Amino acid sequence: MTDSDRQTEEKIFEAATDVFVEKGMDGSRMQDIANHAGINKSLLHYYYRSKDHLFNAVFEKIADEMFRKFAPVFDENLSLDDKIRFFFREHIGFLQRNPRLPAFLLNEINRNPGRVKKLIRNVNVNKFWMMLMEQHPDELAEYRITKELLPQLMITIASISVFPFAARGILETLFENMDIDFDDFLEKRKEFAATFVINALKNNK
Amino acid sequence: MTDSDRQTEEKIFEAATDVFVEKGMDGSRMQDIANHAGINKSLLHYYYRSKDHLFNAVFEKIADEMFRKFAPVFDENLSLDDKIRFFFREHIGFLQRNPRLPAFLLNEINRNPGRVKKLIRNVNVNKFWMMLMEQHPDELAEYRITKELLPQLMITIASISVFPFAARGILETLFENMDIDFDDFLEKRKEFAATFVINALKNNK
DNA sequence: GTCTATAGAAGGATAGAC
DNA sequence: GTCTATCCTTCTATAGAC
Repeated sequence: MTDSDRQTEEKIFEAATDVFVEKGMDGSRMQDIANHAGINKSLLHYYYRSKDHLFNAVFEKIADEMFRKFAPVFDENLSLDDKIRFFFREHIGFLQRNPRLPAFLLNEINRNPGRVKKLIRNVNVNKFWMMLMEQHPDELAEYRITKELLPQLMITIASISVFPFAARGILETLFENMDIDFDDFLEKRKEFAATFVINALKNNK
Repeated sequence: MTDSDRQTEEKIFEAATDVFVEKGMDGSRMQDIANHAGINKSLLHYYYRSKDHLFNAVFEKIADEMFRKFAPVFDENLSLDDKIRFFFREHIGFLQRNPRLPAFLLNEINRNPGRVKKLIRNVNVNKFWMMLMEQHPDELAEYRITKELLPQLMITIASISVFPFAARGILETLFENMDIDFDDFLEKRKEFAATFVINALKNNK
């Protein structure tokens, strides 16, 4: 593969990412992607056979990137409270830098759930539970976190972090009426969310 | 307007609702809507000039329905804790009966935020804050809920309720791997969410 | 590998008969 | 008010020259 191959292929991939994330699979046009990449429309098909192939390449890259972001929490050597603080800081921070990813992913997955099947085959509560039990046995007992409660808790944490981005369109519009700055809201949310969750757990003693 | 007019117009509207909610504006086809309604494609244009007009009619009806669901909390004569319990029970219940609405609305609003501008012109934190101050002055003080914190709190509550539906595609797929039933998860979430939020507030004293 | 030109299909919209 | 037929545009995809 020559240098110019790579360059063109990458330009296409980046342009496709921009357009697909912005307009979704159905709303995107191959011509629009070609224009963004500054190349001829035929080249899209030369490098990526069809619109479907191109979309799948983009989707899988983004989905993989997104799901990885949930992992590092389990690698850090921190107390459970600090892990919660760490998660919200890192995760909301990541989404601030990529604010359109949640809406894109959630929507495309709802449209076609089969897409994620292979990507999340190895995600399992049991695994999470065992890692947590190993790392934080005392805190789990203190907070009365059971294996049955874990999905509710984890999805609640994800909700608090991800939802403002999934609902960005409404929230930004709402905030306009109210003298609230969306970025400021997000910045403050890192601390608010962590405190909120930790308080909820502490009171569960 | 004759009886048959109303019937046809309604059949079109209902078919359009089904198709648009399922596939989104960009993914929907007029032919598909006509088939669902069991009528000729031309009739769509006869009753609703264009695809855009038809979509807007559907969108506004649904958005209005959805936003109204947040209101009755303020009408009930309950303690703040009971209002929180009431909200999650009613709201998650409503979404269980209309599980596709959140994803549809969030996506279409992100795609075109202008759509909601007129619908939420009268939504305002000040109004919420004043209603709450009137109804629950003691509890607000006890839980240290300030006017600045209110948006964070309200959006957190909305997140916990709405996000599982917005992320239905992923969650249902995830749950398949784990012997968790989505409906069962939702049923339990009503109580979990209320307790979680109330605990978080109680510990904020 | 990159371009021009165009095929071929699909979709939104309208004209006109009944 | 409802249907058939068709226009016109747009979009994906490919053929073929360079």
